[in-house]
Amino acid sequence: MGAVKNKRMPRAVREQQMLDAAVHTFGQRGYRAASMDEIAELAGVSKPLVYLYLNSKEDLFTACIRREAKALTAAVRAGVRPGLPADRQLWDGLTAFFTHTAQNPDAWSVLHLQARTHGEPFAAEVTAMREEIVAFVTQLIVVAARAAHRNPSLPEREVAGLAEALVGAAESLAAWANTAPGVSAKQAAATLMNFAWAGLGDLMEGRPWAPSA
Amino acid sequence: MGAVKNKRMPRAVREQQMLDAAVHTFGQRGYRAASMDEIAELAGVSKPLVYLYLNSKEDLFTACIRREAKALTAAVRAGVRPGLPADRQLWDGLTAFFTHTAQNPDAWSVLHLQARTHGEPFAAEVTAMREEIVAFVTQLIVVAARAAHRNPSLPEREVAGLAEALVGAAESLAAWANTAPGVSAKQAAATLMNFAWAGLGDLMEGRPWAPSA
Amino acid sequence: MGAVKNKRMPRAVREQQMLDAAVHTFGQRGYRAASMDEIAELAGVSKPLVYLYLNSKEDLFTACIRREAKALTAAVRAGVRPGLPADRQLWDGLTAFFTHTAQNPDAWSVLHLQARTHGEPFAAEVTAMREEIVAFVTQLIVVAARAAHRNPSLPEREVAGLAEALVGAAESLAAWANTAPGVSAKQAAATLMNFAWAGLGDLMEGRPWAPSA
Amino acid sequence: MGAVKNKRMPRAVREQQMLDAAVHTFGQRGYRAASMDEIAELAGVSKPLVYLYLNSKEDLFTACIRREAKALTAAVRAGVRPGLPADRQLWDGLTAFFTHTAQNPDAWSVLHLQARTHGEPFAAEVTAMREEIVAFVTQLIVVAARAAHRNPSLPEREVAGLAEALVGAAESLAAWANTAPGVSAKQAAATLMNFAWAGLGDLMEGRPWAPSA
DNA sequence: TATGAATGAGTCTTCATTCAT
DNA sequence: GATGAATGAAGACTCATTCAT
Repeated sequence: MGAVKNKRMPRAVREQQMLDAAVHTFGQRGYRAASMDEIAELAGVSKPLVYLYLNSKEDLFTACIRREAKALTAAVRAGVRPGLPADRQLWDGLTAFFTHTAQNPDAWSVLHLQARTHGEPFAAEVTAMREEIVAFVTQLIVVAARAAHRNPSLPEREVAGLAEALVGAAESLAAWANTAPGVSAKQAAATLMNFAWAGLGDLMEGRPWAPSA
Repeated sequence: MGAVKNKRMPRAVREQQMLDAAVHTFGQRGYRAASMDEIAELAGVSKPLVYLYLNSKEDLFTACIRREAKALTAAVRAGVRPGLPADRQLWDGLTAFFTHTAQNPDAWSVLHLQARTHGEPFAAEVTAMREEIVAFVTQLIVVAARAAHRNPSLPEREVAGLAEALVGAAESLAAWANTAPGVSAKQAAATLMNFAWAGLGDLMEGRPWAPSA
Repeated sequence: MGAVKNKRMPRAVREQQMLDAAVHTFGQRGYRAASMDEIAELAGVSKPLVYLYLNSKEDLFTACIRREAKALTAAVRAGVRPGLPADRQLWDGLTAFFTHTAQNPDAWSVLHLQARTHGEPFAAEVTAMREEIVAFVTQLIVVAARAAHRNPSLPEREVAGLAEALVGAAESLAAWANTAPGVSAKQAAATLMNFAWAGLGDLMEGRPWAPSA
Repeated sequence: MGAVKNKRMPRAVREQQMLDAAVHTFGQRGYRAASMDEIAELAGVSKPLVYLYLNSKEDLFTACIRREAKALTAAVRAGVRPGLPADRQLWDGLTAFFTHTAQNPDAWSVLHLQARTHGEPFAAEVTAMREEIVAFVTQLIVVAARAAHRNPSLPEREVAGLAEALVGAAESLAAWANTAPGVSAKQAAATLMNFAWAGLGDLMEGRPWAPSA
């Protein structure tokens, strides 16, 4: 933070500095409470330069959301090996997800809280990202269901709901893992896999889910 | 909206009108973006009266959160019969929860989104309510686990994580049920019970959870 | 203060309670910063009653000034015996003045500070009172000068200036006596008589003024 | 007034223009009654600029007090030659004082009336300045008393009271000199020297004080 | 005699945004 | 590539004052 005032840097670099500052400020204060003054100062530049590069507060916020949404989905994708069994893919994806959100709390605040709190230009950006993830999870469930042979046709809406629930639980656990002291990404992922894959019923019968590899 | 200007009402009534207007406006716009002018107009009173009765924007927001938190927990409590088996209690509670949030979308927005987005006076109010709910769910899980005999000692942190995941999934599904057209409270509750109680693994084996009564 | 809410009192009494509260509030806060709300509450009545009896904030303030000006001049007049020598009259007047201001600090604040700080309806009220006092002192000086024979004709403007200086010094010492701990009215009066009657020159020669009786 | 709108001036210059406008407005209306709008307009700038440079109404008022206190003490100091006899120093100081206050009536109103009328951030500023002046006068009296040999030990509190009375008389005469038509600074100073140094007693005996050079 | 209910108008303050260099 | 100077517009909050009872 408080970046040293390096004069005359190439535009691309300056822009990233500004986005860093903006993500931090938006994440901490929220969209409305964050002031362009504060962002400019944190980025170590003058306000007119922020406007020259990023155009407006709205555009700046949108740019933050896009960059961080891309970063998050990239992190999750990078954690998953497509060939492996569905539950393993899910486990890997969740681990990557919890790791990334723990390491980028401001970014996660922007995506999960701030962007959804303010009307339409922004919510849509996040919705797009979320849909991508839900689609990924949905497909995992479908594949797994087919592999299990027995119940080939979980109705589509049902699957959509399940994926939604799983993602929602993950989002919620991200906040929990960041707050409760000493909860690691792996622990959060394990908790969720137990919950989602085995189900409370199985758990209580003494049949938890366990990573296959 | 634009309530008819009934002059000279007793204070208690006016206050509820103001809270109605405030919940609506905060729910739609967010805390910062909502203006006291707008709230006063929607309530059909002048701004000074809002300040006279509710003191400040912060206090007004807090009053909204408190009222709606109380209403939500009351609705859930009213839906649950303590004597019944744990899964039935959970099902009833979820149904009440999805019904209430669907009928009070602005209130739910205030509690779930707006209050958490802004710093400490507010977040704490919601956290209190949420902890009450998580405690309720936690205890249901513990009771159910004991009843199942087989796994008498799910570790405490594990249970906490599971309850957290369940509540998080419910919160997330509330938004989904309100957005996706034609998803009823019962459907949302059923989806979640399947997910949480049976688990994806069982579901795919063709063993869904079903309400016991 | 915090007067017990005695309902249904005769108008004259209520008015005095209101003026008491107003003098206190105006004296502490100043004209603009004092609010009618605070005054009404301190007086133990509702605001409309204050307006019914005293009309407006301006009128209320004016009424305060008038009452307290009258009280102060009355106190000074009551302290002076017309037959006595001029310096004795002055000494008695000053003692009465310092005593009264010490016992009514809010009233003195209203007269000396608050009333003069705000434009014309008010300043004039105080000016009138002040002129009365200055005239009294002027006449004392003229009488004393005549009695001394030697300098029968102090020019008129000179005398006006001297009276002005004496009164100004007294006003200033009133604040000092109220602030500096343990300075009594008599001490303040003695200091001023020395200063004014004997003069620094005489004092330094070892010739202080002393009360003649 | 209504300064020509010179756009784009360096900050230091603009700040002085703002302080000029503020001293005028505060001096005329008082702290509370002066509006930032009026000050900004008189300064020929927009309100946000005033806030950008001077921070808040409180800070602006404090800045006025400080600037004018400094200017007044500087003017008095500049009028006095340390080597000369005490009465001559006093005479020179008073002349400088009356001259300065006559030429800067708004500044004098701010220092003498407005600042003292409003609570603690402000009164302290003036008190500091006043104490400096009282200390200067006190020391003059002490020096003169020593030089006169005869009464080497005027008690300390006595001297403090005398200095207080002298300064109070001067402050009071400043208003008188500004109000009564045709009273010059020299005349005011002469009146006060007669009053203070010779004393009414001597005056009436035909022994006025006269400047020694 | 006395008040609970209500408001028009104004004040301080902040913020996103631009111009001129 | 970069900034010091400047503002229109809006928002939270307060206050003197009145109406209906």
